[in-house]
Amino acid sequence: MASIKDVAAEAGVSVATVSRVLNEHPSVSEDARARVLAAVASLGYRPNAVARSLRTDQTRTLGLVISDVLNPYFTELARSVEEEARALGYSVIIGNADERPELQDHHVRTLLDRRIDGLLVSPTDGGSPLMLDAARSGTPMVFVDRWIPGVDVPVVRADGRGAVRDLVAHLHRLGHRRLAIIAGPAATTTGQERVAAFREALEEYGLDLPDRYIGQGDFQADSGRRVTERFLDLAEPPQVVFAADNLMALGALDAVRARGLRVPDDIALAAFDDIRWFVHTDPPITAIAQPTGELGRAAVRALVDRIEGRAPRSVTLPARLVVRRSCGEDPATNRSRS
Amino acid sequence: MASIKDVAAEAGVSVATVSRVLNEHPSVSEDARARVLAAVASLGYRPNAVARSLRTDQTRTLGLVISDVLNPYFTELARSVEEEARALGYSVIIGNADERPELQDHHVRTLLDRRIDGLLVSPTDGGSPLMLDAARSGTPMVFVDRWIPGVDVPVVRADGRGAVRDLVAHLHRLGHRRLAIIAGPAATTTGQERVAAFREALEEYGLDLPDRYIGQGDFQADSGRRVTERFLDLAEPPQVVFAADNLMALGALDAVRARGLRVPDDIALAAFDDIRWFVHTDPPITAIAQPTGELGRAAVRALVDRIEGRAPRSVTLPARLVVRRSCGEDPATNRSRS
DNA sequence: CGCATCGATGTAATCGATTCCACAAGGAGG
DNA sequence: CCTCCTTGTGGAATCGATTACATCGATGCG
Repeated sequence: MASIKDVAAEAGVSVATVSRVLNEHPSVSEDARARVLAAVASLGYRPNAVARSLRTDQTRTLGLVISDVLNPYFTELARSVEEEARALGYSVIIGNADERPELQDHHVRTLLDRRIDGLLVSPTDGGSPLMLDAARSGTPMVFVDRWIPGVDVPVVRADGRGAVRDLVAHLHRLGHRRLAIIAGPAATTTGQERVAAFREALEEYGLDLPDRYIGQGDFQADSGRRVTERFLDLAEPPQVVFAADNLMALGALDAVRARGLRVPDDIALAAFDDIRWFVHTDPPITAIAQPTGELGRAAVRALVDRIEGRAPRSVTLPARLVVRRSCGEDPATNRSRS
Repeated sequence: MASIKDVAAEAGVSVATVSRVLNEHPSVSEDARARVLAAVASLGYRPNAVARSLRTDQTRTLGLVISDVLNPYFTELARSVEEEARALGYSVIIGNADERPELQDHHVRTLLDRRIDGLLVSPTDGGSPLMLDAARSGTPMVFVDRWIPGVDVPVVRADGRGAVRDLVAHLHRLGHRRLAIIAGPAATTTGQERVAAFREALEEYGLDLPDRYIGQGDFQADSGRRVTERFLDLAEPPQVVFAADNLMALGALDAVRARGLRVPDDIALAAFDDIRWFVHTDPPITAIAQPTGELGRAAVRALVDRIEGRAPRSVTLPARLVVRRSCGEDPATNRSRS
């Protein structure tokens, strides 16, 4: 592959001049510029990004470490992150942690070794020493969706409390009183917050969230299935199951169906995170929709602000309730677009 | 960030010795090795991958350019690619082309500039000059899922012909005679092949595939919606719509539902590519499942073979039909697991 | 005993870019 | 006409690693 030296030789100038042309440095004669450009074209020369990065100490690359690419929420997040990053002149390397702390560490380490300019993380756990180090050692970093308390890093996330309150109001209006939740991992902020928001909202309606109605899930479909089975085995099963993410809702649906029960007649179902397929499931699933694309874009902007020396700010955007039929018919609210 | 020089100074040896320790070169004394390791630990030193890549001319990175990350099929493919690559000691950078040739070129160029060791592509179109160049200029390359005819690059893909034949047999048995297809872009091999396989299978049953029953889609949900609307507007609408990918099936479902019609009573629906949600749609959708994970792994193995100087081979794996209820009840076959 | 070999180490070249510095030529101003 | 500044250019240092080559002491063998 042609290097800058080859171009310089071909154009009859020094490598310094070639570099100047390529970087649009003002003091290059028209003549030299033309000859360099011709040489570049004839050799099909492309600058070696590796060499450039070594010299300039910047890779124009962002790292994104997410918990689970297969989760449509994160897929969409990743896509919007890449889009915004590209618009700002950065590339993105995605690391999929699969909800496994050690895999997350692997990716953080690899990305750091590659000297990415900044790191976007949706942490799987409460914070490995590695990530804490990275945050402190000055690698520009922004948390997205989930975060680690006590670490001084901007956070871009959605606030679901309002939407959860709307959901509980909706459920209460439909006459449901025994509400259960399939929680996410306690090590994640989203895992905790959604339970807290749910409990808070229930209290407003004088409802209780007993331990037997809290199932411990891990944001994967299988755990949703297992937890739902346990709910159904209870002497007094809940009337509603609220899954803290879309994959666990899928598992819950599997479990209900395997028992030959029907949603919402036998048990109602709602989910955190909306996906396009929820419109077409049987029945369509009521869900809390996050402004995913906006989150991804805001996260990139915050990170790039940090990288380029501006002050980044944390961002919190509201989620909203999308009512469908999985909790029962509710003439008062179901005019919400599905 | 500490460099190899700092480590050398701290350990009281030369950089060469540090490098030898790090690369497990045999002739290093126990004493020196211990001192270097201690220095590495105390400084928290990590080798700079950028510098290493420049010197060794290998990045241990693979590029993966896919047509649409939001399509669950490609998401799963990407995941399995990353997994296998990691097992073999490579990282993966994913580029999402969004079915847009110019975006695809952008990613190919960026990846080439970064001097990735090899490229995995699922081409959006018939082959831009850039990609043709890349293939010829010796960048190790493997096509996955889709390919470009006439380019001498190994291909890893699924063969859907058998499964399509099974599907048509199933449909025929159910009494359907007017079958339509929502095709993918003609510029993609999968776009063409699926139509060809469908037509071939129809012929075996003495059925015709008239032009009005071929709708041109682009593998996106919207196009599935538009094409289905046109089908429904025909004087004699088809009895079955076969969508060449899962997103267009989603669009088709939207369109059918918007008209107040029901699947499969008013019109049957089947899709190429199976996804987990198809089990829970209303009704569950009959689909052709590709061995996605196996494809991703095989593609990586072929590419790494090529990179490491072994002879890569093309791989074709069979897809299989998964019968559900979206085409009607068929006691003879619906014992297929859903 | 002398020479070859081997193991351990350091010096320096190298990868492909960017960029500081020196320098030459030419124009402006005194 | 002499200085001073500007513009255009090339030489060489530099980024952080790897690695060929040189060196040096110790060991082995005839």
